[in-house]
Formats: sequence, C-alpha cells, structure tokens
Amino acid sequence: MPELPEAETLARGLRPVLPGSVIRRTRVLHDDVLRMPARRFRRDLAGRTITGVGRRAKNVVLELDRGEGVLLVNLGMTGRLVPMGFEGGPPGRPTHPAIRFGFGEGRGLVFDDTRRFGCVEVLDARDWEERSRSIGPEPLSDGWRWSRLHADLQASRTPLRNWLLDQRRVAGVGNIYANEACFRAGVRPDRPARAVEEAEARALHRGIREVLRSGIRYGGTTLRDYRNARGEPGRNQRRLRVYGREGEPCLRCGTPIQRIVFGNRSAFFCPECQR
DNA sequence: AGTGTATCCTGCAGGC
DNA sequence: TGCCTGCAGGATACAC
Repeated sequence: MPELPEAETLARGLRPVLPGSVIRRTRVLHDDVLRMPARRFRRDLAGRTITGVGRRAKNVVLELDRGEGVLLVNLGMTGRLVPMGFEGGPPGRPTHPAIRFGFGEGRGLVFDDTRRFGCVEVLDARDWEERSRSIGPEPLSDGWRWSRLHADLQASRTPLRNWLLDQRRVAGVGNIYANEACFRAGVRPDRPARAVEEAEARALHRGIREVLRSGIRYGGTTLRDYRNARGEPGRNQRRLRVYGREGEPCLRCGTPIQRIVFGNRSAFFCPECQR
C-alpha cells in the first residue's frame, strides 16, 4: 500500500507530534515484523529520544538521539503508525497492533499492521547510511534528472513497470504510482525499459514527479487501509487515471482501460494512449 | 540479467 | 448464512 506519498504524508503528520518523546517501554506483540531479535530491538531503543521524523523511499524514519541512529519503519501493505495519547485527536484504536512504544504519561506510538508484511528495525548511523546508499535516488529531489532516468533505463530490458518498482533504481515508487506515471508518459507498462526513448523518458520523469506530488498534495491514496497520523484516509484515489479502472473508459480517449498481469502484479493502461 | 513462482499474513468482495 | 476463489499498496528468495 503505502508508497512514497503515503509515507511522506504520515511522516509529516508525525513530525509535529513525536520529537522529544522518550522511548521508555517497547512491547513486541508480533516478532515477525522485526528484522532482529526482540531482545536486541528493545535494548537498542531503551531510553532513547525521538529527535525527528523523516522519510526515505517508502520508509518512515524516526531519528534517534545518541549517535544519529534511526528507527526505520517499512509499512508493507497495511502498516500504520498510530500516535496514542497526544492532543489532536485519538485516531481510533489500533486493530492489529504489532509493536507498542510507550513514552510515559499515557503517551505512545503503535505500529499496527494487519498483514504484517511491514517491518521495523533499529539501525546505527553507519548501517543506516549503508542501507540508504543501497536505495535509489529520491525522485522528488532536485538532483534527479530525466537524463539520469533515461540513461539508467537503457541498462535494462525488464518491463518498465517492474523497473519502476525496483527500489534500487528509483526510491518510493510502487504499483499504483508506477502505473499512473506510465499513463502520463504515454508508455505501456510492459515496454522494455531500454526501449523508452529520450522524449518518453522526459515525459516519464515528469509523470513520476507529477503523480507523486499529486499523491502528497491529496494526502495519499487510500484503497482500503492507508491512514495518516490522525487516522484519516487519503483523497488521491479519486485522481487515479488508470490504476484499478479496468474496463472503465480512458479519461483522455474513452477506450476501455486494460488490465494485464506480469511480474505477479496487475498493470493498468490505455491501449490507445500508451504505446 | 531476466522471468515466473512462491512466501510471509489477513481481510474482503463476489459468485454460488 | 456459509464456503470458495481471487485479489490486495511490498519485499525477498528460488529455480530456470
């Protein structure tokens, strides 16, 4: 579920709330969301202060004191972060709590994840730097240019949609926004990456940025589970042009949107507008 | 290097 | 109402 815009929206909602909180207690209800032994996880977090909230790719990054370590949260398909006991409204009780962080004075944070495909881990500064380096460029950063995208695409013949989902190539793009970006670029999602021409790479670069910015502007896309820090759904789902619209008319030309499956996942496109 | 497949897990919608 | 199938925003591992 949560792709870059959803993680960004969540991080923005947590930023005014969490910093300054001291992790006094960590309860692991489902250890399968941890990438490390529960004992070490709890020990690494004990007594540490959350100093900031950021995002990298689809991850929410809770920055920690004592050496710039981070608590890295990947939301998977159904993950949520629910602040508890802060003013600004109780966002409803978590239905599938996996980890509970207690800050004292009745406050805390719950990592809630129905399917538990998400994961949570603590990394020290060195490991975090190394991990971040293994992830591709942030598509909304100034440094990410269409020429780089075009050059990188030439190195692969995997289908464009799959290429976009690979976090080592570009950060934060998931199945919804990948399909939407392909539509805006007028390129079929199953076209080999290296067959994307220069002008198309420009359009794709622009399309990726547009769909991600739209996602952020409208508070994320909620198909079912996504909620921001206040427990509210996003509004971007109304702006999707192809994703989930199989058989419905293309908003540009009226041709029925097609769904095909490859790489084990659905892809949606307009056979008329996308070549 | 690429693809297809399977895995982790739960819930929901639709067909009968 | 119940049972079954298929599907879901992610990430990874495997055989070929």
